[in-house]
Amino acid sequence: MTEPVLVEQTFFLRDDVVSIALELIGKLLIVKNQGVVKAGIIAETEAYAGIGDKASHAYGGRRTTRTETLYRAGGTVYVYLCYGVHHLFNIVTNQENIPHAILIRGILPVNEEAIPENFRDRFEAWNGTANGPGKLTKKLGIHAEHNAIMLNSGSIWLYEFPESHPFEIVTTSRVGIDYAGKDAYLPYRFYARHYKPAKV
DNA sequence: ACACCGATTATCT
DNA sequence: GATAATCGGTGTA
Repeated sequence: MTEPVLVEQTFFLRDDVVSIALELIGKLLIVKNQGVVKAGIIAETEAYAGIGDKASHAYGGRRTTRTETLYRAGGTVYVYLCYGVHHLFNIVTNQENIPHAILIRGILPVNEEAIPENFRDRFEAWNGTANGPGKLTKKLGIHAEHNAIMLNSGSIWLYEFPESHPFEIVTTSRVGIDYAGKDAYLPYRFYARHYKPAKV
């Protein structure tokens, strides 16, 4: 296993949110809370394609206190409370004022040897599964205060494994967005074939 | 295996 | 006042 390298902001400034969502599968997410480090491999994602996407919070160019984060530059973290119960973690993509984002829906456990050396000291492994957007934020300790922070700036990092060979990917429509009309059928959801999502 | 349901609250109308 | 990018539990099969 080679040492993971940081994913640069330029990756998130690209305008193709759907392919970025696919490319996020297999990348390494690291969260540090009060010195404690938790991590996971991204295994399931969904793209939300901005003002033209009925499933997006920014559909129609809606700008509110909550959606303001979506209009930030690619690489910004968007966390919001869903059903009054779960915090959901997204990564904003594209240039400032273009509210694209990717919902991270599932992660796989990762062992200490796979994460960068400087995080191993206070690494805490977790077990079980985190196949659901609300479950993974709980596992990693992602919360409302992470909203609007920048990736790789001291709390949440994204790494990739340069020499890893890509996971086999399954593409489906998105989950839980029946209100989005025909956009509910768009093939904007991706997951690793060897990962078992809560919903197929 | 699948259907239904209650929890719980910030956000939006 | 209604809604929501979910989850875990309960019930039926």
